[in-house]
Amino acid sequence: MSAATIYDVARKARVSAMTVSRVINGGVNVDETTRDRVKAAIASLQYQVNQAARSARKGVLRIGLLLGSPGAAFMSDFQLGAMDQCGQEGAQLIVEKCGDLDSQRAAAARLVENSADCILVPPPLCDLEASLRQLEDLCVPIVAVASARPAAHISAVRIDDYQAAKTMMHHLFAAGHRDIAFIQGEPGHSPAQLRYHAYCDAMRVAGMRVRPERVAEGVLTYRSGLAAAQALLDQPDRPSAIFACNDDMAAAVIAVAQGMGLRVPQDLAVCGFDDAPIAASVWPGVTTIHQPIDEMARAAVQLAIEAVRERGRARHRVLPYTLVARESTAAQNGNQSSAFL
Amino acid sequence: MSAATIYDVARKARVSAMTVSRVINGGVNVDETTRDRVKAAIASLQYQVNQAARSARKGVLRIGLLLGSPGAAFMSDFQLGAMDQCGQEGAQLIVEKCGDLDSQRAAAARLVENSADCILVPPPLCDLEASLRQLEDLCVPIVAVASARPAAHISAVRIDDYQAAKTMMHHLFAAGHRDIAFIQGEPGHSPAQLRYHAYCDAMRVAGMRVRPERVAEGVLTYRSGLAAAQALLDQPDRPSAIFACNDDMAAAVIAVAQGMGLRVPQDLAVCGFDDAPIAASVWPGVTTIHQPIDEMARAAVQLAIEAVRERGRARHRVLPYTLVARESTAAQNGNQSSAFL
DNA sequence: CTGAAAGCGCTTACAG
DNA sequence: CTGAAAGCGCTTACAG
Repeated sequence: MSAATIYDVARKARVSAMTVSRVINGGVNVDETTRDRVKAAIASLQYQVNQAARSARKGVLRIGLLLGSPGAAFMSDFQLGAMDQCGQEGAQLIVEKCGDLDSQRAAAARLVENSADCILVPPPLCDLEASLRQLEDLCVPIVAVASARPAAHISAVRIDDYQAAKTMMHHLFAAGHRDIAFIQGEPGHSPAQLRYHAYCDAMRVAGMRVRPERVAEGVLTYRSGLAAAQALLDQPDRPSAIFACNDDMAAAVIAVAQGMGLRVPQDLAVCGFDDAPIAASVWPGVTTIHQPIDEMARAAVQLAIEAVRERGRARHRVLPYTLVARESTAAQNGNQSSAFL
Repeated sequence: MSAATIYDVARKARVSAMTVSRVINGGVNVDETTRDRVKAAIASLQYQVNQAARSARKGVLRIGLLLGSPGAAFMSDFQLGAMDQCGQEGAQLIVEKCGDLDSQRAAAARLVENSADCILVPPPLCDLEASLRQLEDLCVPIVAVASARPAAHISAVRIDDYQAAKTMMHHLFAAGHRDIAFIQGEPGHSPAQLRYHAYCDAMRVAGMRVRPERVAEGVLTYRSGLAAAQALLDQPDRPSAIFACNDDMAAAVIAVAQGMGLRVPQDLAVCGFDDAPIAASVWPGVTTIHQPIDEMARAAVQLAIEAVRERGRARHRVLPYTLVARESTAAQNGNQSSAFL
């Protein structure tokens, strides 16, 4: 038994295929009674539009994805979500990888040559002034992904990094920590900056001073996390918790701490950000902030489609994050979570 | 300027659209001269088939993907490659996740209900007798992915785990190691078994005995790697190298070694298998065997399409692996690689 | 070996 | 508000 077509629905609802098509595509200019009849027919026949046929007629919308740092798990998941959403919307995702600004210019040009109607720009590119300016010259709408402070005239999807970092601080406070150190992310990385500000503000609001020796530099890599952890833990009085700007660095902190004979979380609590694969692989698992990458990807595709339809009208979407509590910050007394109930 | 169609090519080559279509689809029953003319026209016009139009006429082949352990990086990459290949072949990938045997039965049923014409079965499912038997009852062809010993009547794509593990052993030998320990993978995992056999065989061929206390158990998780490393390194005479059955466990070995004050690779060389993200994140980076996941995914899709066309004719593909040498096994004297030249 | 005709399932003008 | 006709770009029979 093959799938129902628009004609099957039309017959059942006693209308023309045209009317069914109208209902499917927003249902404007259709009598309410008629629309209901059509909807009922669609439901009873389990009708689903044949995207291939639709695309054959309408042509496909092509959405470009400019990948600045391929290989990262973030990007795999993002691509996956974007592809799937494109499939559902009858759009096509075309992906180009690139490195420096020159290769980026070339990649973006290839995207436009391949008739991309819009370009998705994830980090780190969407945080680089020069990259963005270059892309704007292309005259296709762009959607910035996970940039903490997107320009108003560019569509963007992100989480609230500031609030998320505050949530993490409250999690640490609730577990009894007061002396909390912080490992910074890359200087140009806007979400990392916001996370740092949230750390500072949370400390102050809680009545504590941000001691300079409690803030270490890092560049989001495991290796830089190793160095930062060493600097932080070599001091005679150690912090009771370390908040690293991402999970790679948090994992490094755990390794260093264990190397020094410290137990995590009993002697030192550790937390990260992003919910990268390494956070779940390592033992103890890293408490972190989960970015809803799949949904961010889907939202980005939707914003892209809107941007094309509405000729570049920019829109911003802020998606909810979640705190994932793992073993690296488990409360010593086992009732930490009650603080949130 | 919109894209060239089959008619543009036909006009340029002075043939009918039908003939162009024949050339595109394999070119059988076409005069050689004619074919060349068509091919030239295709090239000069940069013609590419419009998959949407093609699918509208032919209908889409639907390939199911049964995900037994979602979240793993292996699976993201696999899915990505499979999706992309499906896009190129005008097929559609439908993904279902599942856990135990019951939920797997339900997921597979959903796949068939959604008219999957074939099902891709990655690990761990393709290593489970019960899972496979259940899937065979569905009467759709299946393709096993990364199973080390696939049944002859099932299509399969994999690497040669045995040879790959031997290559790793030769790498360690070349770096001067003789006392090499091994951390096993999950008992039911066929690739892990083969890796272990390769380890044993390589040791014997090199004239060494496999000492039982040099073989530790593990279940492919970081945590089990921690325990195995402890068991291996707590002995009075330590091995000079540890070969872990996968990268998660190798990363754990490094953490334990560093915690004991051992330098990697100077005091202890470590290697893993799979080239998982953690292998590149951690410091020192883990020397490992890279599985060509992207190509395995594409090959699996192609095998699936063949299986559907040829009514279940099974075919096996073995893809090449590569050894990725990172810091965790760097030779002390710096000229280890010369052994391979 | 080659082509004219019809059709895949949908949407785009164009009427009414 | 609704529909008849034509067409998206390709492929499937059917002829020759």
